Amino acid sequence: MAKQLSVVAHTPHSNVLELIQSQLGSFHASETAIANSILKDPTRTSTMNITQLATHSKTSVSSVVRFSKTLGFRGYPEFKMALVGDLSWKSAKQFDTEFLDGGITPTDSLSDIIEKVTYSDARAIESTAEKIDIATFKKVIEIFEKAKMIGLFGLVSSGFVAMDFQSKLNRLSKRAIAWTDFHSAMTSIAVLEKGDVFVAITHSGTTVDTVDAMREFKERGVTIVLITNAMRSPAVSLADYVIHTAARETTFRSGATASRIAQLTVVDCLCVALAQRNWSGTKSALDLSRAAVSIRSGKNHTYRPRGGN
Amino acid sequence: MAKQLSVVAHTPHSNVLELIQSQLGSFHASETAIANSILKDPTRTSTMNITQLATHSKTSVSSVVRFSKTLGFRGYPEFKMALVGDLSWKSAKQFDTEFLDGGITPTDSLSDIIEKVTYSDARAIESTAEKIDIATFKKVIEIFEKAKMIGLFGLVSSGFVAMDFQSKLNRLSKRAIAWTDFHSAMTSIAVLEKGDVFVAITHSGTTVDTVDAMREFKERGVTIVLITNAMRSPAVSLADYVIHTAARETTFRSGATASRIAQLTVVDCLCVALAQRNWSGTKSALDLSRAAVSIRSGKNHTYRPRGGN
DNA sequence: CATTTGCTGAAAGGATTTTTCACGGGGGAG
DNA sequence: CTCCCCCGTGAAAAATCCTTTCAGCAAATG
Repeated sequence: MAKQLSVVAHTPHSNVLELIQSQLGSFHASETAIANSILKDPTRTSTMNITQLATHSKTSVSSVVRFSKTLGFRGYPEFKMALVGDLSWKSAKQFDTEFLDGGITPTDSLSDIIEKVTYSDARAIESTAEKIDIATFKKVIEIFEKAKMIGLFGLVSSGFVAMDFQSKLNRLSKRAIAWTDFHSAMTSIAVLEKGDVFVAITHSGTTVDTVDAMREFKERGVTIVLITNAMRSPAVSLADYVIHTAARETTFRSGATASRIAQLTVVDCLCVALAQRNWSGTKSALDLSRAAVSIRSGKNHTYRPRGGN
Repeated sequence: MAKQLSVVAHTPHSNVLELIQSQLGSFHASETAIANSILKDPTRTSTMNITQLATHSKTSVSSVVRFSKTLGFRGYPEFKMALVGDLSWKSAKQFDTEFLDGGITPTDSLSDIIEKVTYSDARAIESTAEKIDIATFKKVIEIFEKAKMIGLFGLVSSGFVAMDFQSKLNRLSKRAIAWTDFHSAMTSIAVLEKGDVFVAITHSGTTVDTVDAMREFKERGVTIVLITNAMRSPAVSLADYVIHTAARETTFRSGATASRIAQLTVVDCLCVALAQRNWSGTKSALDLSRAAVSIRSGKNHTYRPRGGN
């Protein structure tokens, strides 16, 4: 059979359902029955095999084959493919925002929860990306490059972000230190001097310890960069440069979940941008740190998968 | 097999190509061959039957079946349907894969970088969500509920995730402890006993210390839950329950950035699901911990924004 | 070097789809 | 009014396609 290219390939979204609708008048009895079965629940149909569809429409297998051919497909599988493609195309267009914006309720199923949480996480990332001011971002990169040392500060959730930030900066062979409480920051306040950077990370921008730390470093002439969600806050007034995140926390998410993910995204962007700045230097630094990890991994870093499930 | 509706029904546009990409590292020889065949010309693949694909990739029919199953589908037809749906969805969205899949280049502008990084982060989240097996997820929740104590383990990046996880679980008044190196875990190995849970977090699933820790706790009769990106790895073989993430690391992202975000998403989902389980109890626990934070915040937790930039 | 482990593809086995064919109802010609 | 032809229909056979099993073999392990 030399004639390979299927209808699917020719017409990516041929809107099968509409095609069926338009042909409804010219169908025979059994064809109409099949058509109705499909139109009634297209999604369900797309998961049925030919026998099931025949039974469901109270017709026969052969009729389904004929039906598929009548519509211009080479057979049932091809029709089904077209239907699947069609449906997924449609579902991509109409996103069910209402459902997802409502927050978690006691009756939500596990898949509802997963869908809602991930949607809001993904959303936080995208909104943050849109919100980043390129000019500020660029300035921050430049300041980072010039700084001999970078201090990072955050509490709890934001503290993990700070630590993550530190490990990434170190990987780029950039000197950085993360503090996750006020007193340790004060203890080593002397590591930052004029020309260095202090990065404060806080969702609300009102956390007392963070604001206090910012003030202390500012007095020493250290440049203050802030990663925060609030447009206005004590922290914002103190900072020299502010990068805003855009995360909305809902009922069950007061653990600053989405905000933390948005913060991490900012960190990612900053690090990648920094890395790009001195491409060649970075490459080798990355290789170095990766090599170090390999050595430590020792015995079986040459592992190759061998099956099982 | 009473096992519910197919993958296709659950996830209308499960980015199959992305999924394959993310697993490229953990594939066997024949699987890699098949993957390359598909990635090289997905559209063409979507019109092939299993025999053609086997021939085209110079492997065997059985390998293609295994490949499909490895990706989480019930068989080849299901994989093909997912692929078809995926492709038509992409063409509908005018997908610019080349731009985004190419990794960061020295000539990318800052906005390019931001777009690429956030795209891949957001994508990691979405792919992970689509990949989570509800049955396993549910089982894990139940085990968490029953456990008197939960141990969390991860190194570096994954360690931050473990710590974050701990703080969230504690917030839900669930006893949990995070370890970020092998020796501290061994020192307090006795805190977990039969009926408790040990959660290992590792992107590759091959990190020696993590695998060793899993083994030690497993010997004590502790239930092992694993959060990882690889479908197969020493860690996977050891674990009782595996929750897969779906993150692809590109050139400048070897700091396990996207994977860490995917892991955090899983953590979010688990915590929210746990919280929902005992709604009323959680509410008060959350209120409690929030109140505690407020008290500590002390002096100006009543601050109201007043302007500034 | 023996042993285990587990990937691989050929072939058997099972499922699904397509084709063939006989049945039977409806309409037109004799 | 009856016979015959046409054609829609579904059961069953045939073909195709997919899945499972099994033996061989290569790599890793002790």
